[in-house]
Amino acid sequence: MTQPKNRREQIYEVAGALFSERGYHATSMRDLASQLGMQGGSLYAHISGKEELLVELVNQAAQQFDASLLPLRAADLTPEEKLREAMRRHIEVVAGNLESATVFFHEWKHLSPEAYGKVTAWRDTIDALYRDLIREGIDKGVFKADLDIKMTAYLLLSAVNWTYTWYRPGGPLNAAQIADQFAVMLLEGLRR
Amino acid sequence: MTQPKNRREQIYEVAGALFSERGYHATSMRDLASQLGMQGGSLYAHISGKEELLVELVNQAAQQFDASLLPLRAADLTPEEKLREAMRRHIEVVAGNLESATVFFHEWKHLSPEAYGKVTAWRDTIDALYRDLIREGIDKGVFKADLDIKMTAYLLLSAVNWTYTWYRPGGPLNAAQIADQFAVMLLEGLRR
DNA sequence: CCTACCGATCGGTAGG
DNA sequence: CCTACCGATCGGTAGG
Repeated sequence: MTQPKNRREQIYEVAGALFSERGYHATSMRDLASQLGMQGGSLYAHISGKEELLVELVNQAAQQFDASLLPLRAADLTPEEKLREAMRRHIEVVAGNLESATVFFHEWKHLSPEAYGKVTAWRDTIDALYRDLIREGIDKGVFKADLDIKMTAYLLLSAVNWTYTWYRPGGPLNAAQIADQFAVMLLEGLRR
Repeated sequence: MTQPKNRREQIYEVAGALFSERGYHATSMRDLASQLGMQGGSLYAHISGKEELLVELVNQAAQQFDASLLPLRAADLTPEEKLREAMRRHIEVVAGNLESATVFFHEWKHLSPEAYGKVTAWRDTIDALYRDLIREGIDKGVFKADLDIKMTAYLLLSAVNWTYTWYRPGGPLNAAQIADQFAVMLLEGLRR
């Protein structure tokens, strides 16, 4: 027995699959409709337009990231634990929402100016979270004092964001295990 | 005096700018033509079609990566030097070909099956290069023996590939400096 | 949710 | 390289 799900959510779901696989502009409303077993024009009984789908998918992903990552600011953890936990949650959001996360990272440039601005603001917030986390570690004497905070944040964000390009469910490691491995390598280094 | 450049190269150049900024499907042949001061149909006196532009840009980028990275296999360097050198060259290709590199990473899924296959083969080659480099470092006792080679390669590739999303010319660090910082952090770790 | 349709725009071609 | 055009397809709407 599948959960009763309204048509609107089904549309978002299929849109996520198609946008993430083919891209926003390469997916037509008729492609979308046919996968839902309806005619192109019928979609507009449920949604206002194509852009709404993109906005919704991007917002979905952004909210997942926010809900998972932002509470970390107040968490009572050592800098190392906090770094590992941020990477865990970050990769878990990507892995658990692979389609909307892919749309988020890949298609956000096609948003209208308003929604586009919200995404850049989101990115700044997450950047700041990672930078603060690094700064805190330096201040507490746990991380190296000579780290370039901006570059260190880019390095961490590279690792967690890039996962959307290669992570696939069913692989040997789950999201938390991937994050833990990355965190160990980043904290301890590759050198023997 | 600008270099005499044939029209074909000019078209590729403008296509790189537009495809990297707006995306392949969101760029029309008329957009492209108007930026070159010509009519849409006139493009076809120089090129065979839109797909040719994408293929050419992607191949351009792939060849730059190959020419720069593949010779490293035979280089007589310590594992640490080789890792740093690979990251340097990798990021230098991205930074020095930002538009075609962006098209390469972002639009390759829209290639026809044949060109698509070549890109996945390329990716496997570069994956193998990084994995061999890591394996060599482990075998020589320079890198930690318990590294997960696949995950380590993903981590390195994340760092160098993700640069296309944030690197912009004129920033405080050039490509080699970015690579050096990344290499130091990755080799030594963030921990004090 | 369907049928039937709208104007706009797409990639590409013919003929010059 | 232009003018003029092709068929196809696009996102979206009207009326039921």
